[in-house]
Amino acid sequence: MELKNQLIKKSDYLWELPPHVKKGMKVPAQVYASRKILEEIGGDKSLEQLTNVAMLPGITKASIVMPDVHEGYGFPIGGIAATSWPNGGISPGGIGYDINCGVRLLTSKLTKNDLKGRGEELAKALFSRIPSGVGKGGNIPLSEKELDKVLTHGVQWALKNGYALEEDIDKIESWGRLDNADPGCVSEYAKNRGIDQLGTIGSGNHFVEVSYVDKVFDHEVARIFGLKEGQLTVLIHTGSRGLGHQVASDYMKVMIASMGKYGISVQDRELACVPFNSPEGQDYFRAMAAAANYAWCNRQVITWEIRNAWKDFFKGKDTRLDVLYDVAHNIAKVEDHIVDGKKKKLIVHRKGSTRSFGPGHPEVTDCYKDTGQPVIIPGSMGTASYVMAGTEHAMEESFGSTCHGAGRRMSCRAAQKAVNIHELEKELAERNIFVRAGSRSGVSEEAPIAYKDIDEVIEVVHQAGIAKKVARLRPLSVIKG
DNA sequence: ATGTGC
Repeated sequence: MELKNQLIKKSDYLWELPPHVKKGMKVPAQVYASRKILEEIGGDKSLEQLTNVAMLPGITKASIVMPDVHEGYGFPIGGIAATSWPNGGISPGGIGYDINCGVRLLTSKLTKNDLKGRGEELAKALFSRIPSGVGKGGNIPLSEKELDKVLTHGVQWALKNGYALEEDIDKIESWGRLDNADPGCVSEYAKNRGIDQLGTIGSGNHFVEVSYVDKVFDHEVARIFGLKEGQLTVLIHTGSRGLGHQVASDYMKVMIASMGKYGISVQDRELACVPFNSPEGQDYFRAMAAAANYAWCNRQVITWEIRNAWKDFFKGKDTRLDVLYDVAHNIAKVEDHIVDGKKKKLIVHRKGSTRSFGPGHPEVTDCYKDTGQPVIIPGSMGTASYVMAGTEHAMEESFGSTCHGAGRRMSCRAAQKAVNIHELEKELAERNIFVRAGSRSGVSEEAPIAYKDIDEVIEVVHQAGIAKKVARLRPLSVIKG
């Protein structure tokens, strides 16, 4: 029987495959979805991948996917796998190729009216300042020694070198720095790919988008987040570029070659893992942390580029841009969670899943201690994005995690075939959305029809209580690779 | 995602 037909309803928004549906599953496989979202799930390998993850060494409580789930390398994208510390598995496939891919939202002092009729001009101005595209280098020349400092110190490096404001640091997940990072675990090849890419967007679904607050759902939380209807905001979506990609590739090979000696066999080579506390596991974790630090620095340098462009573009106005928050959605972290009533240290893999820590959590910065952390969910190109807040319920149910975006429903190839680029551009322009991109084929791959309905995805996680809606953003000017 | 893969 097809896996999808064996899903058991736990609630209106949570479904489960019990461990007996497939030999080798150690824990249940859970899917956060509405009936509508469920209709679009399972046309790819994502459910099979979800059950494979439930077989991982040390997997705890459940293998979980969010409503934005789709097929990925080994592990589904939109998933969480928590393994027991210190000897549960760590797997590069559970984090993904783009280590610390994530989003940052900047809030402005300006409104939609300040931009009136100049959306296209702003897209051009930002496009000329922020390098984008596959393999594209940037404007920040680094020596090998400086790159090692970026990898070790993360956003602290940016602060020291004039790319960050002191107050930015507090508004970044993990304060923009994982302290177990070790550049010595990152290959020379990976460093070469990253040495000239700091401050660049890349391609694929990465973008910089000027948007405005279209609707506030929770006025009290929005006030603390500094969000008001009509306000202009800037959303940055990018990761660790070629450097993180190479770290992932390097260690996937290491894991495949060495898992046998730890007696680990997996359903699919793409799930290759080793014990977290093995030498290979520790080397990967240190290299992953270094790549994560690079990604936070990358979003920080892009913030600096945007602040400069903003000052020039809106001359004579209040051009201040504050960081609301910066979240990682492809990362593994060692965290404490309550499992079966007991506190447990876990290795939490989030692959296309956003941390959603609730009020009062020690890892949430003081200014958000009453609201829970800001959770920023980008929609597909031309559709809404959401600001949400983390919840206590997420801590209890989903290892403090929620969704990360709309989630693909069409492959890039299928989207290329289905989308007429001229019509798409016309449609967006009619809605006053201006896209400036280096590659037209890249734009068709990111067309809204290639993605699920973001409003439905958000409704699922809101109703399930693993993040709550604060505000909705609508795009105006989009910069892509 | 990616100095893209069919």
